[in-house]
Amino acid sequence: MNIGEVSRASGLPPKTIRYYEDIDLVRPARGGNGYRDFSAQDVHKLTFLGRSRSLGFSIEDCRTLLSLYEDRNRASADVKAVAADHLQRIAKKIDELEALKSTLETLVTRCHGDDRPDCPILNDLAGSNAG
Amino acid sequence: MNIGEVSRASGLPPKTIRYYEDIDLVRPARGGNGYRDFSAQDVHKLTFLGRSRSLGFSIEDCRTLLSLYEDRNRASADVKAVAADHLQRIAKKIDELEALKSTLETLVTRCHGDDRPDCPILNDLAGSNAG
DNA sequence: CCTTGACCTTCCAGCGACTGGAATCTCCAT
DNA sequence: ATGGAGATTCCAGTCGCTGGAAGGTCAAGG
Repeated sequence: MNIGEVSRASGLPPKTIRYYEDIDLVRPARGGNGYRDFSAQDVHKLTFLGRSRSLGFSIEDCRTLLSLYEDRNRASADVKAVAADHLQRIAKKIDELEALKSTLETLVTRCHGDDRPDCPILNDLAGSNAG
Repeated sequence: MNIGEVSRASGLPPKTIRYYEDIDLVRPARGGNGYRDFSAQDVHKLTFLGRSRSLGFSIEDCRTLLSLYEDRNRASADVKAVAADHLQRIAKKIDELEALKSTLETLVTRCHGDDRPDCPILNDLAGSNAG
């Protein structure tokens, strides 16, 4: 199976697939013409990676998850640990973004948004505490 | 004023300050010894940049905000537009992360997290739609 | 047989916003 | 003179791709 076909099957761009080979996430065979020759299992792995990435897991997390996936003696606790960690990081990120959002909302609301120069947003950025 | 002092005054690492000079956000003078010699205004700019970055504005946004800040004929509407745009992007990001979070929460909750291999998280990643 | 065009290959560079490290220079106090 | 702090420059790396150049391969049509 050529890379284009695999791309359509997995939803990943060819460039990404080559990159994944580069960093040893997949190891497709090679045909006599030098073309990559993907097995059904390779495609399955790539689909797994695509789904993992779409859930925001880092490449290193994906590597771990993939090796757990392929390990028939894995403990589900190990998988859960990776996912729970990731979840916690996401939750933290959300909190940070909510804080930003709230600050920005206040500033945007306070700004007249007209043709005059006076602006509470700039005042805040400039460190003026008058607000 | 040397870079170390400016760093302490602005809260930005020296490396970051040099980087900001590199991309023309600040243009400190130079002393006879080749050292950067920051004016009070430079420090003020850097503090402005630090605050802007801490609110999540991109460097290009910061560049725009800084030039608006320095433009006495600015329209506050222009500032507001930049901030509102940024706010919208943050809100969108939060939505995306909330979606991830919710999916991950479901998966993590469903996983036993014991020493057995059976794992709903891996099942999901592998594309199995079975529960 | 030749051409066209789609597809494949490799390699190098760039994104954003720094950050680390090496090699070197300057300043100040002892 | 020496030591140490702090300054300089430049290069490389982070993360996960993505774009582009230069070239090889394959199948179809004239």
